[in-house]
Amino acid sequence: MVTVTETLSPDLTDTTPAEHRYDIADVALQTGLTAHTLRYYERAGLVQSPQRDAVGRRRYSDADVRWISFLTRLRSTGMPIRVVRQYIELCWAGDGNEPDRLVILEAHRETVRKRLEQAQRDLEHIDDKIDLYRKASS
Amino acid sequence: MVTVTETLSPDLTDTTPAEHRYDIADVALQTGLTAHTLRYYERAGLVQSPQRDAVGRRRYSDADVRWISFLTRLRSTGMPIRVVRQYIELCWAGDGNEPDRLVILEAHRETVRKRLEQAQRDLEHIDDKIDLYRKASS
DNA sequence: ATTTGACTTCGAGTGCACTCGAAGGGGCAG
DNA sequence: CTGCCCCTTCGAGTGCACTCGAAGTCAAAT
Repeated sequence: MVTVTETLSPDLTDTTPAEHRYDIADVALQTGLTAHTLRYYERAGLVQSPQRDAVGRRRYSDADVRWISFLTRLRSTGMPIRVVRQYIELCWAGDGNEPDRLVILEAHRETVRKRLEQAQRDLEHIDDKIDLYRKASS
Repeated sequence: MVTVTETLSPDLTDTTPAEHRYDIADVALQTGLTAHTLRYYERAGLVQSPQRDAVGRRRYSDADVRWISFLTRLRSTGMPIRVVRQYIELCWAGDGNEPDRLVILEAHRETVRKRLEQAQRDLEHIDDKIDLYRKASS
């Protein structure tokens, strides 16, 4: 269930937008992961533990969701969980290590770029084979 | 060790090239697989059992090697072993089922094409993040 | 009051694709 | 004859990333 946290501030001039919070089912829906996987990622140190509500349920912030979305892009481009963990640990460590984070992201970019190029070449060979079959049957 | 089988034919006008045969180490080298993996593929029904020499060692033909090369392209583009097996079983079944083979290859091509497109999009997001870090540090 | 359903933790199980080790044999260099 | 290396088969182990089930809690709906 999506909720909007009530502001307890008596300051009626407060124009900061109310903070959205999402429960695990929302986040699962938004990210295409399962609740099981989200908990697994948290255990594995890939996702910051979100805030909990009064009864202990996870309440994900927008920032949490944005990170999870980015994380799924890293994962779906093949970054191993262990490397994602290194990266997020740098993020948690605070400012000053941005060059280190950059090294990880750029190394990953190169890996992915090379993999894509190889996959294109492989695909061409598969296309050639398909053409052979097509020609043979015509 | 690469070998060239001696022709036993007395026909001196035979101009067909001598048939190359490769042992498992050659094929491993050529394909980037290990001997262990080649045997595993054979057990798993992904590779036709090659001929054996007098002491029972595998002697791969050029055609064997070509298939293994194609197979590695299918594998490295993510075709599951079970699907490769379906495909090669159609090949073994002889002529007449080419349309079925084509269905498998074309379905795979589409899968790969979609995956590549998604990966491109994911990569763009990673690039964006890299740009953010670069701008922040300049 | 009871049922329903979503949530929790913990830990075990699954699926895929290798990957490796053990145990033993063949043949050749020194 | 003795290493030595590569070969063989069989079967177990590994690594990764989930994936699921059990057992229990809690709160809202009926």
